[in-house]
Amino acid sequence: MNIEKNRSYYEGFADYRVDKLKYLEEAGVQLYPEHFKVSHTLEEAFSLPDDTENVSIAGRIISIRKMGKITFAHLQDIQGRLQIVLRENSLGEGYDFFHKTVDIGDFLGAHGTIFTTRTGERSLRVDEYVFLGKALRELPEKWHGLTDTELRYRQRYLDLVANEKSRRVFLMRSKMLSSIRHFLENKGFIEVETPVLTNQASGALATPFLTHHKALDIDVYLRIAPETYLKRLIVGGFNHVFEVSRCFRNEGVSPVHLQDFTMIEGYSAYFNYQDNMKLLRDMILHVLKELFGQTTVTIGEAEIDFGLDWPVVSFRELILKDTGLDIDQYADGPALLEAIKAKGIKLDHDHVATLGKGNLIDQLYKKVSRPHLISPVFLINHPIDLSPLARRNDDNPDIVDRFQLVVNGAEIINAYSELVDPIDQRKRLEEQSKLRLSGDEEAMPLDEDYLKAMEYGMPPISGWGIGVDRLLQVLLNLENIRDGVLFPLMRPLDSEN
RNA sequence: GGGAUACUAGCUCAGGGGUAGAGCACCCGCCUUUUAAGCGGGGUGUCGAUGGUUCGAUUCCAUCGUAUCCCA
Repeated sequence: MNIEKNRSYYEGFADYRVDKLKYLEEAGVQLYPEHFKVSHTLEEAFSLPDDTENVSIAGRIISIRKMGKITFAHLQDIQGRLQIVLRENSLGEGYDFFHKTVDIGDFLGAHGTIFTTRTGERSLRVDEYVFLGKALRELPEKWHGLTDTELRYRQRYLDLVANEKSRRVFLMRSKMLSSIRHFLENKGFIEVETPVLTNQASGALATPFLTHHKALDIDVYLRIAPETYLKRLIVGGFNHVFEVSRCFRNEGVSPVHLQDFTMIEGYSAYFNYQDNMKLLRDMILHVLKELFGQTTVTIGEAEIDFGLDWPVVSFRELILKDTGLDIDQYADGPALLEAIKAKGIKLDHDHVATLGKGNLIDQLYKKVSRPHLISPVFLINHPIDLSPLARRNDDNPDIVDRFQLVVNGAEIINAYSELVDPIDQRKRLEEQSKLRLSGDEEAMPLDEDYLKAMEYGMPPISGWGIGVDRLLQVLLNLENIRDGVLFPLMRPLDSEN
């Protein structure tokens, strides 16, 4: 590629950068080299003792300070940053060439010796450098960084280059996933992958995305949860199984909701939900220690110590405390709704009159109780019609053996003892089917394939799901859940069509 | 779905009915241990889009677009 002859391709880019690229080309420099041998990462090099020789590092140049015959620059990558120092008397013509060809944003490889400057910054004294790639566009400004929310989401790579906080968040996210995986593997869990494209959107109460499979000429759903597949695997002989599963729910947008999110679900044969309360508490504490080295986290204004006991409260107790209403005193939805209205409580739902008692209780809880639950609380004894896949409580047929972990008004974990009786399961799914027919898009379809698996026999099972994005948001105090998602879905811009 | 707010240089932001402003970045000069390096000099642009009002609109009005927040 001759840059001058193809100048029109370079229109719209910073002229001075194209000029420098041309200068490099004319000097016979490989503009897009295919390899550079690195001896240390930037982070590693930063910790080397002074006078360590033959150090080769590479990174993106994020600042250049020329002071006559000496120049300071910083190389950066996702994990580290190191200052390099170039001097005319050691680089000779290479010193001037650097300034004629290199811009902030370019990639550079450098070889030299580690030392500490007079002002105390660990640096690399460069005796040789290699050009590794040109930035035709200018990077965001060095001091304020990239603050425009839209640009930070659309061009996350720039956000990562410009904002230390963003680098920290996404490294934390990876570390969180890794620590969860390690924890589970140490407990004997086996990681699996189950289908994203499915015939039935099963395993949760949610509206699915619908798409079309051309070759089979059938409509398929994107999964809303991996639950029924993971339980099929228990049928197949897995005792402890988990999946890091991307799920999709075609619902509203908000600072705490994603349509495309990551959930980890795990299932254990022979466990009940109380076993999982213990397991998941241990897991959360493990993650906190790995991420922060402590169990105390700042949430909003408050310092929350997850190491303290997590209270266990039932729906009934919680709602009684917050409203004075005893949900057990009302036979059905209409009776409860009457009482809610009498209390002057307005629910955030378009069609409250159509809701059954269970959903009504859920709406009531979300309105009056959930927002006040800041430090970790195990919420138990959910109404049965909210939990079509959960095991019925042995003492009270209206509730299930289930818990949720609520932190800062967000449900972080949802878990229950699983319903393993195929006959009861069929009845409960038939109830859901009726709701679907009456227009409830979130109700679960009758999943014959799953029922068939159950009919081959299931042991006692307890399973759980944890929202990775939500957990990250809570632990890192992120205002918008998208701040923890690398490339959140955005409407396309006209220029992209 | 409704409301509020924002959209001005590559980035971060000011401004305002009469030919557009700063800092960073960029170019030139000085400077061999700087830290948002400094000092002197220099040019940044479809003011989100389209209409309307006006002698004149980037500014006022309307519609649209994108985003964020709040509400549903």
